[in-house]
Amino acid sequence: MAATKRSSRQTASKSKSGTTGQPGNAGNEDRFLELLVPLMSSPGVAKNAYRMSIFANFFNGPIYAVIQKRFRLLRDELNTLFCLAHFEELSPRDICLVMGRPKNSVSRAISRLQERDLIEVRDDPNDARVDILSLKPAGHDLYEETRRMFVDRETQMLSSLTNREKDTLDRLLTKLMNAHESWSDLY
Amino acid sequence: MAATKRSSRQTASKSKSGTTGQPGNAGNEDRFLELLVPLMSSPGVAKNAYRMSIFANFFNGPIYAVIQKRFRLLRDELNTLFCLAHFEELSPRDICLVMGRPKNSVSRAISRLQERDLIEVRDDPNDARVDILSLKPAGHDLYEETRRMFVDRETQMLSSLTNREKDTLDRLLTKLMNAHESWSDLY
DNA sequence: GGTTTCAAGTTCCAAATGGAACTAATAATG
DNA sequence: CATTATTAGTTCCATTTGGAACTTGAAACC
Repeated sequence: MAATKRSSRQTASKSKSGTTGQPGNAGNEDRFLELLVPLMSSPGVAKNAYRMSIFANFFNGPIYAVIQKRFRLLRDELNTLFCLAHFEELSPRDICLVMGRPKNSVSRAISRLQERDLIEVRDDPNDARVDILSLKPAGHDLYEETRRMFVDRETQMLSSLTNREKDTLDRLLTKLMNAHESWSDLY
Repeated sequence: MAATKRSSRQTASKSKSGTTGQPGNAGNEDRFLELLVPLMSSPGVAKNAYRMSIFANFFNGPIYAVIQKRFRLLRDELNTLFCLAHFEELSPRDICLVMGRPKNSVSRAISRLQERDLIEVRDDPNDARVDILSLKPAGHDLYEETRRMFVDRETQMLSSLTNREKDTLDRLLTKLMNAHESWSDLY
C-alpha cells in the first residue's frame, strides 16, 4: 500500500522537477487527473454529479473570491443581481427557488443590496407578505461588470469541447432542468 | 412591467390552486422553469456553467444537510472520507487539489476525522512536512453509509436522461476533466 | 554549508452561513 | 366568520468558513 502512494507521488514530482519542461504547477495538474480518474472510474460512485460539482466549484470559487474583494458582493448578492437583471420584478422567494438557496441567506443579501442602493424593494399590492424587487441602474451596471467574468470563465472551462459538443451539453442540461420536478424542492 | 410579474405569478398560483391536479408543491415547480428558462435563454449568460452549478447545488445541498444532522459530518469531512475510500493513502494537499477546496478547511476536516478515529494520520518518511492519511474501518463503514445517498440522488436527478444520454454526459464530463489544466489551479 | 525561496499544514480570527424560531399576512376549513 | 394551516420574509445565534499570517521542513542557489 505504501507502493501505491509512492509511485503516484513520484509521477507527480518527476514532472514537477522539470522532465515535461512545463512551467508553473505542472505537478499539480498531473496529480489532479491521477487522482480524479480512478475516483470517477470506481463503481458505486455518483460520477456525473460529482464531476458537475467539481466543475461548479472551480467555476464559481475563484470568481466569487475576486468579486468579493473587488466589489464587496457576496455569493447570494450576486445571485440576486443576476436574477433581477433578467426579470423586471421578482420576489425573494423566486430567487430562492431558482437558485436553490435558503431564504434567510437571500433575505440578508437583499438587505445589503438595498442598503447599497443597487435594488429597489416595494410591497406587492396584491399580497402584503410579498416583496417586489427590481434592479436600480447602479445594480445593472455592477451586474454587467461581473457578468463578463462568468462568461469568460465558462468559455475557458468549456474550451476543450467542440461547438457541437457544447450544443450537446446544452441540450442535456436543458433536459435535466426540464425534469426538475423530482429534485428542485426548496430545502 | 407590473404586467410581466402579474402574469407569471398568476400562472404559478393557478396550478397551485388545483387545476393541474398535482399534489405537493406543483406551483413551485412551474415557477422554477418559468424563471429558469428565460434566464438561460438570455444572450451573454454562462448558461452551461450556471446550470451545472444549479444542479450541483440541488444535488449536494439536501444531502449535506441530512448527513450533517445524522452523522455529524461536514462537507469537507465527507469529501475527505470519499477520497480516502478510493485510495490507500493520500496527503491533505491531494484532497485540496482534487476537490478544489482551501487547505485550511481540509486541515480542519482531517483533525475532526482523526479525533473521531475515522482516519489515521502519520508522517511521510520521505518528507516530514507531509501527512499520509488513510481510512480506518469505522471510516469505511461511515463512508459506505453515505455513499448510497449520493448514488441514489444522482440516479433520481439524472432519471430523465436515457442511458445513451447518460453516456454522452459521461463522455463530455470526461473530456472536460481531462482538459482541467486551464482551470483547476488551487485558489 | 549558509541563505533564500518555496511547499505542507496549522492557527487565528473576522466574516459568512443556515437552521430554527419568529412575525405578519393570506388561504383553507368547518 | 372564527379557527387553523400555510406562506413570505426576518431575526437570532451557534456554527462553519476561508483569507492571511505563521511554523516547520525541504529544495534551490550561490
